[in-house]
Amino acid sequence: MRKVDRQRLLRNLIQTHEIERQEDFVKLLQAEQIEVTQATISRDIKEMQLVKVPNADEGYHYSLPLEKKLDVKEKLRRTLRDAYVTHNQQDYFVVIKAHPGNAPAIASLLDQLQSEDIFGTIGGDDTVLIICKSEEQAKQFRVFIEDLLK
Amino acid sequence: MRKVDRQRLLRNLIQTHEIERQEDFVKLLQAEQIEVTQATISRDIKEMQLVKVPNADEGYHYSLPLEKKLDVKEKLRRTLRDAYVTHNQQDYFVVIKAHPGNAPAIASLLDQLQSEDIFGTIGGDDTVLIICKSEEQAKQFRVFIEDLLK
DNA sequence: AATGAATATTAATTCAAC
DNA sequence: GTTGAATTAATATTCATT
Repeated sequence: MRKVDRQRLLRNLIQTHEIERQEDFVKLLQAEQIEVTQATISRDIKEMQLVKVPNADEGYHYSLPLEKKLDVKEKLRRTLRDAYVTHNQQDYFVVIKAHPGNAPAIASLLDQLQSEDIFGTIGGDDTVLIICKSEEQAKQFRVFIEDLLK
Repeated sequence: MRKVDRQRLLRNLIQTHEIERQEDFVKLLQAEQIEVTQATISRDIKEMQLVKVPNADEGYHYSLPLEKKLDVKEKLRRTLRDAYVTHNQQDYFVVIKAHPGNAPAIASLLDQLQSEDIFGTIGGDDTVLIICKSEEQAKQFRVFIEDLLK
């Protein structure tokens, strides 16, 4: 497997798994029959400018580079600007209504943001349900969305 | 010195110095007559959610947490929206003209962004001169500003 | 150029002390 | 709760190989 392909895979893994250590990457790749060592992962991480971010509560996780995240936020803003209808928060939940067909894109962008506030998202065709980690974090996330719309 | 004060100091140091290792923090604090060990810095970094970012070229540097950077970009957007007059790029340089008195705030926000494109900024009263690391990066930065204004 | 094995370096944690 | 000293764990790099 070529380096570019492996790195693309890393980019996916980071979205779908909580990666705490470089060895986690090694093991996940092993599960896909790809044999690499920690040394290679370290080089990939440097090249891709991935960062190990301390979690708010405990532990660490690897994350996309800053620049990429800024881009994601920018995309989210534009998508919302074009497709936003309404939003609402209740308890742990925030619901965003959008024009038909736009919810999946919004859900995907929210996932890519890897927000500390978000536990998970579920998207329909014109609605995204965002499940937050706490009511407090749901509030914070709602404010985040409102700021984005300003 | 209390922990909160030390952490505030760390936040400053990160802006004004290229911090490559936790030991760099230790040494910089030593220079201020503050004696701490690497263990304490490691705990601070975790608590403040600082991250070690691989540089585009070589080495690493510690950086503000993602969330904070997103906030900075947001502030920059609003400041520009309110105070922006014109901008221009030539060679390595980008010049942003703003309403009188607003340039220092813009320069400060740009510094906080710790953009890989920016070598340094000089601010007057209504003008910020951004010195980029290359003409290519100056272009990129110009696009970044234009996107922000959209 | 890309990689692994071994190693050096850096960072996180444990454990004791305060 | 906070910290340092010592230790362990994790990560980066060196050196050799392909």
